[in-house]
Amino acid sequence: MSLKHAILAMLDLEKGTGYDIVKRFNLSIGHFWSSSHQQVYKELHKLHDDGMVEFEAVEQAGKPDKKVYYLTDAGLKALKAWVRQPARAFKIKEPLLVKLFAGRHGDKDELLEELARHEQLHRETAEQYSKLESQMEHLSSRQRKKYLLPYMTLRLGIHFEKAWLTWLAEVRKVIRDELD
Amino acid sequence: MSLKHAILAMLDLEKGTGYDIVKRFNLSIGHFWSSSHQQVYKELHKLHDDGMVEFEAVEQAGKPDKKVYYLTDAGLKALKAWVRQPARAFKIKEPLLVKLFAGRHGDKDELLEELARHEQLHRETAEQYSKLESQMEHLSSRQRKKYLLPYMTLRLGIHFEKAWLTWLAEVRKVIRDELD
DNA sequence: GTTGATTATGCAATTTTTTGCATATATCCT
DNA sequence: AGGATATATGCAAAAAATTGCATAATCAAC
Repeated sequence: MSLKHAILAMLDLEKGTGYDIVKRFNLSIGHFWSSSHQQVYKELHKLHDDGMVEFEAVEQAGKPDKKVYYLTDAGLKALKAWVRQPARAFKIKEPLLVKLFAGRHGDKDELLEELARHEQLHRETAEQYSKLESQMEHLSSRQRKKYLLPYMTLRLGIHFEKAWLTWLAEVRKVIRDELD
Repeated sequence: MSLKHAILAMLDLEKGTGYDIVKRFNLSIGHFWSSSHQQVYKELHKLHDDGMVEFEAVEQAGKPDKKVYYLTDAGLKALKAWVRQPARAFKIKEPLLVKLFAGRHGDKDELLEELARHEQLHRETAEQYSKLESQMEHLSSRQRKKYLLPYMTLRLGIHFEKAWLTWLAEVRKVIRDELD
């Protein structure tokens, strides 16, 4: 029950279109909050119906028209109220881990291959995070203040990716050495 | 689309009731795959309809009757087929991180309190994991082999909890020092 | 003696998410 | 010329998940 709040939080930092929000999700919050563009658009309609967001339509030459959304007072109020509530438990769905539970039925090499694939993905993510982190350094002090807490979520991402990479090395070694 | 497979994987390791599965989820896979008892029961019915699992009804004095589920050949086959498919992207919903995105609207002390609460939870989880890990040492070598990969998922959990605790200390310090 | 936790299963309504489809233009690559 | 990628938005059907409710017996604690 809070894709809603994720969207409000994004618009609170910077107004934008549904398309923008999806892109920003993928670059930041998306690593802790997954969503699809269909969902985002649907939720934006709902938020608009509820008076939480407003938009101005912007005609564009060449590209499709867009709707630049921004928070209304009611939206900001709702966001503030939500921030004061204790956060609910997180939810996670990680198929790779489920697979390991049944991994003894798989082929050892196939398993190693898949782990290598994931290692690659996590390496790329870690790199992306590093780049984002260095971008933070170039912000004005005012901007840095605004993005201080969002930046901290990036820090968690960095810690997590390190954990993934450490673990992937560990599990690959175990599989090579101990699994027949 | 794979609570289904998570359940098959659990039953593959050890037969059990819906109630058992939920409990085992909470102790192991649950940290990478969240679910509720209602969902598990529903999915078990569906798996039964599809011939993936079978059960024997066990009458119990005092307690309600239970259904001990186990994999059928078709179920094991389906599990094996699924293991060979590449794992899909993980999904995560972590409200605390969304909250940080909007955190500048909250009260600093309230935020610190919430972070302290989460720190406590992660401390407890880390402790639980340590206990589970030391239990692994007492298994027979046969059992150890069977549980080798599930054990590795526990290892990831341990790495993650360490990452959480490191990060929580970091973010609390930043909030205390840099946020007004 | 009653309150709460544990064991054990489930239905129904609602909300959320996924999956598949659909449209339209511009640009870059081969 | 054809294909992929990016911009930009959305509907509809189906699947999955959540939330609330319901039952029922035992055991331990207070």
